[in-house]
Amino acid sequence: MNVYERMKQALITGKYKPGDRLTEEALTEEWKVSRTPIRSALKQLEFDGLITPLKRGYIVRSFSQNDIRQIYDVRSLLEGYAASLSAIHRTEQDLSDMHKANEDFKTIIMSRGTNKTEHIQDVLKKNHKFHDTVIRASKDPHTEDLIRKVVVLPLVFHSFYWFEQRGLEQSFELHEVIIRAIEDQDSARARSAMHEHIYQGRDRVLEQLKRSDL
Amino acid sequence: MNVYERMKQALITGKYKPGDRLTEEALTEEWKVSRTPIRSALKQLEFDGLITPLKRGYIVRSFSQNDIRQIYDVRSLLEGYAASLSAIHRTEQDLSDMHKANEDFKTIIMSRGTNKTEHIQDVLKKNHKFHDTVIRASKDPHTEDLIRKVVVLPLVFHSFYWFEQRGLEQSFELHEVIIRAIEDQDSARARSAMHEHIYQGRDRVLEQLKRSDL
DNA sequence: AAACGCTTCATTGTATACAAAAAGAGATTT
DNA sequence: AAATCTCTTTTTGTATACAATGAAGCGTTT
Repeated sequence: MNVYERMKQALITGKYKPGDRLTEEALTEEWKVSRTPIRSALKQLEFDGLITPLKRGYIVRSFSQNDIRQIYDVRSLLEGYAASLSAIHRTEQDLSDMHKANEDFKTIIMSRGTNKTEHIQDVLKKNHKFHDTVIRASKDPHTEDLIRKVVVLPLVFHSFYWFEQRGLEQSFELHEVIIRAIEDQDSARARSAMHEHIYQGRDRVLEQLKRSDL
Repeated sequence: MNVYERMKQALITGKYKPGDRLTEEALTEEWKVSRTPIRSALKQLEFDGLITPLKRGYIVRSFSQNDIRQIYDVRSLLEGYAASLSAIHRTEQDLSDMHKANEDFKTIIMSRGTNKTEHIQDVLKKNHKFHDTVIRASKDPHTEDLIRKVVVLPLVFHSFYWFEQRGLEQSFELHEVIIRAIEDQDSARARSAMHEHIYQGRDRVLEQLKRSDL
């Protein structure tokens, strides 16, 4: 893993907290590389929207409740759109990839993993993999690119909510609905099911957030 | 203007053509700066999607007809969405900004400028300004950010079509429709008018392209 | 003559020194 | 006491040297 990947991980896992100042020299010491790769990583993280540039240096970005809403809302728009395209352009290969991805997802959520945080990471990865296959099937690399950008952000604040078993099982069910719609080339249904799925995720995050703020 | 801005301009105006190889050292000579700012600019242009990274170095990105379609289609989705949000969140200030921006647009397209390419640049700038005020009124910085990313690309291939007076006047008219819908807080109408407007732009570009390919 | 490995060359990755610019502290003026 | 100005310190911007790596050409082997 290069410096950028490692720093991203540090941001996602919360090692760096919102508002923390990031100076090149301090990072140089921390990651034991020179300022050149640090600068490169910082610029990339800025594009990802994970850090906020100041006149001098960066701070870790913080997200308001409103931010989270807006991010999930555009994401819903874009992924719904991608799903509707997939319903048109999907190949047999795409369909079997989706089925497999969602079976893997089911396997993970049904297993009570040994380590808690590790288990969450696995669930996250499998879920991501499913969404990826759906998006890939759209055959629209530009939309794919935009979604990738908007998907990194939620990672920062939802490492926790994945825990409620009920929500995970609902996710599995909606994944199935999405696949079926894409299989039937019912693009309107694929879109609305994807919208619904992402809004459910949004609401779970917002609810968690409201609870932890009290 | 910094190196990034200047290189972007060179890409947009066609000084660098699709497929051209871009090596750091050659650019160093051309722009009379060291490799450090060149590297920084290249990375940024990669994020913009204006250049394609190879295993070693970059080439200027080329766009197929299909690419252009897809890019305009997501752009339509996103800007339509932004317009619908603006219909909800717009302030009086936003409205007067839109009116002014479109008046400026009218003034430019009605004046037969002295220099042709200069005139096109002005038209482009005023049009961009109008879209900007609409997007700004949505009060959704994340959507704004995504749109910015998808809007740079068309610039590369549409420096030419703006010439037909008829199309420009149609644009002015649709801008007016969009403003009215936002004024009336009719978000569905704002969205569809924006969709329509961008699809018209898309079709003009595609038509031009088909003609010039023959 | 084709395939493989070796050598050389071109190009990017990294480290670091120096220049420029912004931020902060302290003194001076009003 | 508030404001401004300057000097010092901190931090980023730029240039450049060196290291690493991938690409291309060449010769040797089969």
